[in-house]
Amino acid sequence: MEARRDVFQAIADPTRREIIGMVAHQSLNVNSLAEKFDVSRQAVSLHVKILQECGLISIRQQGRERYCEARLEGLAEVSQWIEQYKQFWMNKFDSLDKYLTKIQSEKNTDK
Amino acid sequence: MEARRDVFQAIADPTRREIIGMVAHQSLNVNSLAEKFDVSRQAVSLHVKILQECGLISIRQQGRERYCEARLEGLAEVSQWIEQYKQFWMNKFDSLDKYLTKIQSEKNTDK
DNA sequence: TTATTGCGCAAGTAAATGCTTGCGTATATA
DNA sequence: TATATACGCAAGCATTTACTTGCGCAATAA
Repeated sequence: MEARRDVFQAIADPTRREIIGMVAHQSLNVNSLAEKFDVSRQAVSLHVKILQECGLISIRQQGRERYCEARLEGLAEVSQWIEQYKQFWMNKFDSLDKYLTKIQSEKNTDK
Repeated sequence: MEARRDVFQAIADPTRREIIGMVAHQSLNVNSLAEKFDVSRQAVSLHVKILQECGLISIRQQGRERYCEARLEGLAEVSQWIEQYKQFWMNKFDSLDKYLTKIQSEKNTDK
């Protein structure tokens, strides 16, 4: 777990995506973050470290607590990569909206 | 290499992102795809399989050849996920364009 | 001052990843 | 028909990943 870490790698893990989602709304310290998951505090702590290392969150130390703040600009690289292809499928097939609506409704059905 | 495979996972690997990029422009069979990489044909073949399994490319069998065609709509899920946060950082900090330009120029400098 | 709480640092483990080599099998070509 | 080509399957292997448990330490609360 020590190699080169990029943003794509970081968001590949569902737990980390969840962490991003939670922190995007409000800063949270590691422990309260960990409470929301089934895994150990250590596991979450490690995810936080990874997210921090690739610039998706930053840590604000406050006393003995460490607050995680979202650094969503870090997603720009992914956004950019997707964007170049978005043009493609938006032209080729109908509108993006239609697609999003479609996969959204599919998600709802199998839940 | 057998577990649940999602799109986020699929695009986490740089080789697979490259494959997507190549196939986006024109359909290619597995071997000509493999020639462009340093790894073995088998390795590429496996990447292709993974991409196919998560719907990012489709295979058109033509005789003994298998042509890979991009299915970029498969990226919609990622696009959607990014999109929700894009609003955030576009409001918080300046424009997205600025950011993209910035990371672009940074990329160019260290090349 | 003494608990208690928040959290990082290992060390250890099972599973997943990425890749390779060897082999088998259709589909073309000589 | 014999041979070459395009590929998939499967086994084996080194890393990486995601976690866990145990320990230690600094900041806060009793």
